[in-house]
Amino acid sequence: MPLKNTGTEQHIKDTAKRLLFAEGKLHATTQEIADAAGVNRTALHYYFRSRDQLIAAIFQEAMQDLSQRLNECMTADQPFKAKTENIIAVFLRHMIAFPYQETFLVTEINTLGKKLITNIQSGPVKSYLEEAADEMKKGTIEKMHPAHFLMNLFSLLSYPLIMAPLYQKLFQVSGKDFKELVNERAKIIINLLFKNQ
Amino acid sequence: MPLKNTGTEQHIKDTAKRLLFAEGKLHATTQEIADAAGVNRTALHYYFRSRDQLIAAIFQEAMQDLSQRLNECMTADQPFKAKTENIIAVFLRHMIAFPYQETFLVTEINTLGKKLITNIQSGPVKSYLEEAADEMKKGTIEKMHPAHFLMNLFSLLSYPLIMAPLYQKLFQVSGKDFKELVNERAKIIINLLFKNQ
DNA sequence: TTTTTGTTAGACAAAATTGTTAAAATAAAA
DNA sequence: TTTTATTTTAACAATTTTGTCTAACAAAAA
Repeated sequence: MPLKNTGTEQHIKDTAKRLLFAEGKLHATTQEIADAAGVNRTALHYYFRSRDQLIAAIFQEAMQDLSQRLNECMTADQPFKAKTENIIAVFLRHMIAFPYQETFLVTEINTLGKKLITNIQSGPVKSYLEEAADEMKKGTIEKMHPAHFLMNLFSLLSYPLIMAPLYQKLFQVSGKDFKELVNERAKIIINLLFKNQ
Repeated sequence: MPLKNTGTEQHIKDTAKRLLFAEGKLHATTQEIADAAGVNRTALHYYFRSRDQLIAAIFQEAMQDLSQRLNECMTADQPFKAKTENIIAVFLRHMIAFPYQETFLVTEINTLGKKLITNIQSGPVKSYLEEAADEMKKGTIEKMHPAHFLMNLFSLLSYPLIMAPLYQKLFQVSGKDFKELVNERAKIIINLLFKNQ
């Protein structure tokens, strides 16, 4: 029973991730995914049995990746501000590569989502929130419910990238100029969240 | 040629809006919409000819509504901070009622979106951005590219509501508690965006 | 009342999409 | 080289969803 493992299975998953999470084709059909991967549509069923299971597989994989990296950041042995800068860098990089992943999560939350959300670890988040509360006492960040601090952070990180096409129109800037704006975000966000002493 | 106008057409549109933009059933079928509206599916085709045209109609109507209200806020004869507080109030109210509308825009941007985005008025936004630039000179808000200011504003407003189901899980709070958090947002956002002198 | 116009309903057709089956191709192991 | 298990393909079937057609129904106008 030697599995040949030609890499087709992973290739299909990677292609599906690109289509769905990077290019935003959230309703891509099995045919479209197969075509993009350069395989016969039946291969999708051979490896994943059904479209739903393929989707579930790539989503789980992507969430695993992301939440693991974030958890590493959050539990790292670092001062709070440096830690936050690191989270920003990691998350921004992810959002630039896969801007539609969160949107997918939200739109599919009623079907796939509910199950997958349940196994999100809230431990690392909790300890990060406690550190934030400490900082508020120290006065390095504004006093508020720690949940607000985290919502602010993720909002400022995610939303501009989710809405990129809209904002490019609204601000009448080119894709290149918008990229520059995005590159400035890390600094802007830190300045906004932390009191400059 | 007296149109009976039993209100069915608007009723179908309102139901579709509720399903898609409020409840987040972004792939609702014509059958589901018809059922929810309590009409025969044929009525949808009678009034709108096709599913696509129904969707286009409700989306255009919703965007018109929102952008008109925002434009009114942005061009109102008010000091900048009061104006911004007003934008926050209007936009928050809208996001609470129709949290999925923006998500829909993003996911459908490749099909319907592109056409509809083109007729977004950038005039009022431009003048609001100029006012923001003035405030930066005055020093009431942090100096940055004005686009960042607007992105910050909309990010802080929209994202927590888009991600509501996720955050409730992450913070382990009840729906009621989360509502309270949302009610605090307006104040939090103003505090974050404006330097407290 | 009859006619006209507008609205609703049921049955049917077409299209798009997913899923299944069986056979051919491929590559490693015996 | 033959065997064996795995991978890929083509043809077909089932399902879901959308769209059309025709007839029934309701209400205002002639």
